[in-house]
Amino acid sequence: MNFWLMKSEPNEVSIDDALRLGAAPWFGVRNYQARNFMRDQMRVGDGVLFYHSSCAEPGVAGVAEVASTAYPDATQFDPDSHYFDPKSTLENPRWMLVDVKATRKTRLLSLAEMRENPSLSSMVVLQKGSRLSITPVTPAEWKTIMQLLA
DNA sequence: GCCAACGTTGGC
DNA sequence: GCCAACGTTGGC
Repeated sequence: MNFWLMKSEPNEVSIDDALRLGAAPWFGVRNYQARNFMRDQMRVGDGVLFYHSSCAEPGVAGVAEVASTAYPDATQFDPDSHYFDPKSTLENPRWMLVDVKATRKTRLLSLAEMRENPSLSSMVVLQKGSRLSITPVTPAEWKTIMQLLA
């Protein structure tokens, strides 16, 4: 079992939206490293920190889990979608995703609080210049965060 | 809105 | 394959 942090803009899909949706495709990832994490490393049942980004209070807002293995992101084929990719074909899709199921909303563990905690200082998402929307979380980091959110 | 940092594109 | 130019992310 692996652990992940996945960023979502709350004005697109917030933790409340995700809880209402249930298991839903994590569409719109257009970065190869993030795609590869979903395609190659995610397994059903992996733990996910649901992170709110590009908003007034960035931070972990809830907990979720990976709910499917990877399959093509339908939005890449839709000319009307913001995520349309003209270079992608049905036979050879570029972008894959997994379903993610939010399991609970937590208090907001802010980015600032995460930065203040020495035991989280090695988190990939906190590294200088890190912009990846999906990053791995170690079991120790996961445990620390679960305790902070308990 | 600013801007640092990183990723992608495309000419050569 | 190099790398300049451009685009995007995302915190502040």
